Amino acid sequence: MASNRRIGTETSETRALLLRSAGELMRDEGYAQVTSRKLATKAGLKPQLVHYYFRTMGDLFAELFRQVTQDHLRLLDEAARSDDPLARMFEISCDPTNAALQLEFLALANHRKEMHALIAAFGLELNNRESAIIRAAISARGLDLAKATPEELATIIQTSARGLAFAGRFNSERFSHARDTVISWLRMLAAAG
Amino acid sequence: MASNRRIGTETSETRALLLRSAGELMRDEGYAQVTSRKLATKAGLKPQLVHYYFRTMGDLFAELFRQVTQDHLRLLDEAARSDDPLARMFEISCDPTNAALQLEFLALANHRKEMHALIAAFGLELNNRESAIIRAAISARGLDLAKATPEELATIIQTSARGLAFAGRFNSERFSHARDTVISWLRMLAAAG
Amino acid sequence: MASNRRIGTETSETRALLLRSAGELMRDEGYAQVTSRKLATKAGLKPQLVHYYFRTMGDLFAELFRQVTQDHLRLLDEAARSDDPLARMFEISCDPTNAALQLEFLALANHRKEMHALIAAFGLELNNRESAIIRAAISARGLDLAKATPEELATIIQTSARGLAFAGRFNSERFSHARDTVISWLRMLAAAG
Amino acid sequence: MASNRRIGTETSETRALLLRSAGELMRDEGYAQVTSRKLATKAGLKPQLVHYYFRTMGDLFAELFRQVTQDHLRLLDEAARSDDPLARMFEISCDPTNAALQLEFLALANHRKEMHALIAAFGLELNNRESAIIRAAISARGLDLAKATPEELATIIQTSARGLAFAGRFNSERFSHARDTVISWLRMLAAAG
DNA sequence: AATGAATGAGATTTCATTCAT
DNA sequence: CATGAATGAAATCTCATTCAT
Repeated sequence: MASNRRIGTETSETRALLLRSAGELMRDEGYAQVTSRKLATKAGLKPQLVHYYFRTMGDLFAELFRQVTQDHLRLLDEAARSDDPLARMFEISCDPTNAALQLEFLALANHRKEMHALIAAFGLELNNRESAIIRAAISARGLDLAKATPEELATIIQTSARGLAFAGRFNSERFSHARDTVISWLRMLAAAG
Repeated sequence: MASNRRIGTETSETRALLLRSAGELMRDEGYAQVTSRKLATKAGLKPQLVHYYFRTMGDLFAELFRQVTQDHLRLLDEAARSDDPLARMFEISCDPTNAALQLEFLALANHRKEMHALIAAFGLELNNRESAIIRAAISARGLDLAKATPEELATIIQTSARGLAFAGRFNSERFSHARDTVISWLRMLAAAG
Repeated sequence: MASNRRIGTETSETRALLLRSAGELMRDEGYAQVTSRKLATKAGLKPQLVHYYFRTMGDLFAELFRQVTQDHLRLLDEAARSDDPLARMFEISCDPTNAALQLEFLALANHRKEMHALIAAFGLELNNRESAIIRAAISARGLDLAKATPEELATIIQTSARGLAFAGRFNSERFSHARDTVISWLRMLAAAG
Repeated sequence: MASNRRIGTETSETRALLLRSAGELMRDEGYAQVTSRKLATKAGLKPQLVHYYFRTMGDLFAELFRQVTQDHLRLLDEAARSDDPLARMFEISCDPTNAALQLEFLALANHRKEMHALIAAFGLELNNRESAIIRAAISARGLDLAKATPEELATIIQTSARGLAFAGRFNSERFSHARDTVISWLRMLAAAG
């Protein structure tokens, strides 16, 4: 009996298993495949257990997001204390496991408006911590681009642009500053030619 | 003659309307909202008409992708002939309308494996054309990053990293080169501090 | 303009093609696969042409049945004039092509009550002609057939043959042995006459 | 545990009701009428319950086939222990209820290729058991059956019986005479032993 | 003689969720 | 804790048929 509201303990083994399986499913098959049925099958449980532990699928996604982002921030803190904070920081974001999951969350947010605030908040927090690392690590100065081929530059510019554009949907101000900066770099590059 | 594949003419007004509406729906609500029902409602048509013109939703997505990417490539050609090709090129990719749609297609590809090949092919074609523009516009040389704040750098690095990571799922070779390049820049930045 | 009712000439090439394709489709894939779409695809025509020539799918099935049964009766007449009428008659019914189609029509009749009368009429006509062949070929003996009328024998031979033919689609070896055995019996019967 | 295959218990009342109704519907209206909708209506249930218990229509048909064939084999075992095994065996196959259903399954197999193996396996098993009954009941004589093995006789009797049973749905009088004739032959065969 | 367009109907299947036990 | 049963909603797709041209 007890409360009908919050069922399932936070510390349950099964609950952890469900979250883990949901993450894998989302990464590998896309967020649209994370249904109570598919998730239960993957975890070897009954579909209703998903609702037992999370009540709605929205709750599940929110909890998974919280967990994943906290892991990311913890890794970032470790990077800040490492020998090579900048590169380590970039590597963390480059982890395809991580990136794929974050991208799925971006797409999911289009589908579930409740996720919007969560993602925006995490984006800000992430940017704040990364800025701190950059500020600590460098005093901005010249950069030798000689080693980059045009193909690599193209890739970098393209992915960065797409990322900036998409990120702009969540934090438009910071996005447009970054965007202007990159554009001014490119103008300089061309002018210096 | 008479394939049972594509029913409904390529030139139909209704067909064009469906594609236009599908694009908007995908951009605004996410790919998961592009269902025959929702699409028909938006276009003021009956759901079966979607299947009349595209038979399956997969066909619809494929056709929409083809259209969107061809528009993108056409804009890129115009940029190549403009006064400021590099910046123009970046701006095109920064167009949130465009970027959001492309990101939805990336997420969609996780859900519909048939889209994988289409996206990979477009990614290569895009990179080839952008490289040509870069090659023509600059002979790579130094770049003054002085004007970028740490916050902006963070944003740029983060979005770029995520974008690279995700793009790596489609073209892993080119991705890893670009990734290594950015990492070496960051190492230099830090070392030069 | 003319009449809206009977469209499409009886002698049309296209009409014949549709009937031929419908027969093959029904034999190979089952009556439930004979839809205007699948039929049109198979024939390399547009689905609406089916309705142009037959108005309803029921009309198409009825016409196909008429054609198939008339072919069967014609073959039976040839058998009656052959050297070995009894065995020849059994062989005709054993033809798996034929049997499969007739079985599909039996199953179809369950689905389309309009076919009932057609099938019953053909069954009687078939039995009458086969009885005539039996009556002409043997004066019952051996096997103590005294108690069986030619009509009954016809029924027994016919149903057995059709059953053997159809069963042969699943276990072809055992079927062909049984078929040969029945044929040898019928030869003996006729020879003993 | 927790397969996502079979949801709903094997022993459920509702499940049994669905199978019973599906059998009746198939017998009376043809396999093509066994849709989740029609079946649910007949059983006074919601269409989704069909999928709750059988997931796909294919699973439903497979299960129904299993049940029907096991009933048939059980009856055959009883026949083997009866006073007049041969005639009893033929009568079982002549049961129009049974025959109609088996014929529907034959037709269904054309539509659902997954059923092929099931039907072929049952055909063999049936033939083996019938051969055993024949072998036990007669040492071939009269009618010069020397050349026919019990397996062949089993095939002939079975297919003939099924054919007679099915034909009886269209011309019941002639069918019952032919049926009685075959039964009297089989009694003679056994008596002559 | 043929076809592009359209649509009402319905089949199959999947989902999230609830509820009683 | 967990699960069997059930259901409203909706997604995808197919069909037969009509109609205007």
